[in-house]
Amino acid sequence: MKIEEISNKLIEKGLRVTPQRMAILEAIIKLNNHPTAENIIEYIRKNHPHISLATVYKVLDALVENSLIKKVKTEKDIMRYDALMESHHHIYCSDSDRIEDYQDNELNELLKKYFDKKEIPNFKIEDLKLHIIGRFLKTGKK
Amino acid sequence: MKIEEISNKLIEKGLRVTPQRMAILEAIIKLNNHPTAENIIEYIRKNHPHISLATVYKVLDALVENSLIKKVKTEKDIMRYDALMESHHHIYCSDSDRIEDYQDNELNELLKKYFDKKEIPNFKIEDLKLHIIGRFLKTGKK
DNA sequence: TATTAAAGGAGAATTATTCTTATTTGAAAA
DNA sequence: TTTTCAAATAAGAATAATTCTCCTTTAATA
Repeated sequence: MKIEEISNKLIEKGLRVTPQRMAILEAIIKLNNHPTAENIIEYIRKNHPHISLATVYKVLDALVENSLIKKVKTEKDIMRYDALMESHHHIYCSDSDRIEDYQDNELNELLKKYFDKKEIPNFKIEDLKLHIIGRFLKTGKK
Repeated sequence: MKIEEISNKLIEKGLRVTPQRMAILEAIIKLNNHPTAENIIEYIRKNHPHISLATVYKVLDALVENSLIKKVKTEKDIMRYDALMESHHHIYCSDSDRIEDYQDNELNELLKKYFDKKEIPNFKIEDLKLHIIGRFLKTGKK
């Protein structure tokens, strides 16, 4: 992801391009592990040692408001963020805080077809997100 | 749900039966709307005006530890709790905090069959929970 | 280059939750 | 039934994540 692609995302949404916003959006994309605000700050401080905590939270809110990132649902009272905006699923590790994206068009089709047939009364579905909960098997790598 | 059924749940898990635990577990079951700690306190204070906030949190932790209730994943930094322990799905309203249970064995079968066939490399699935996100249509009720 | 609404910084405030310590109590044992 | 004591509760302080306030700085337009 080139620097210009990131600023274009902001411009497309009518958001001012600032170094802080660039750094935060870039951090979430680069980290690619559904980071917390603290993870993001830690990453950014390498190049922006003076960025304020309040700014990070305000920028995150602005990015969520403008659909450039999404909040990730967790069982912890700490918010995490995801820069992948296409509809996708999440793999949750049940003995760590690891969350992985899971993209699977065959599954999307299966679910879409299922709920086209079997409607939920008085409810309009906007998105279907499967939470796949379990354990990663040890394999030497991550 | 009779009072004795609730105390039996505690006894089965080897937990002491106390009025506070009874009240809290009963509240979550009766409220049946994935309540927050605050919702629970508010409900309980009608009959137990002196229950302590710290007790509520400690009891909730104990109930989660002992698999009598589950934490519910949300995008807010406030925890919610669910007394339905069978594997099931959740309907999330996108313009309110309403969360409904969705039980559907046909869907469970479909998903189970799908992931029996299509494994996720180096991952052992323990539970599959679909988040159905959308809007409830106005119908006069609720 | 000047203008100004929007954005950022710093630290205080808030909110949900956890911790600490003294007191009380459920339930097993006598 | 009474005693015993580990476990549970109450009350309030402490903590952690997040939000707010207010003042300063800056990006983007004129």
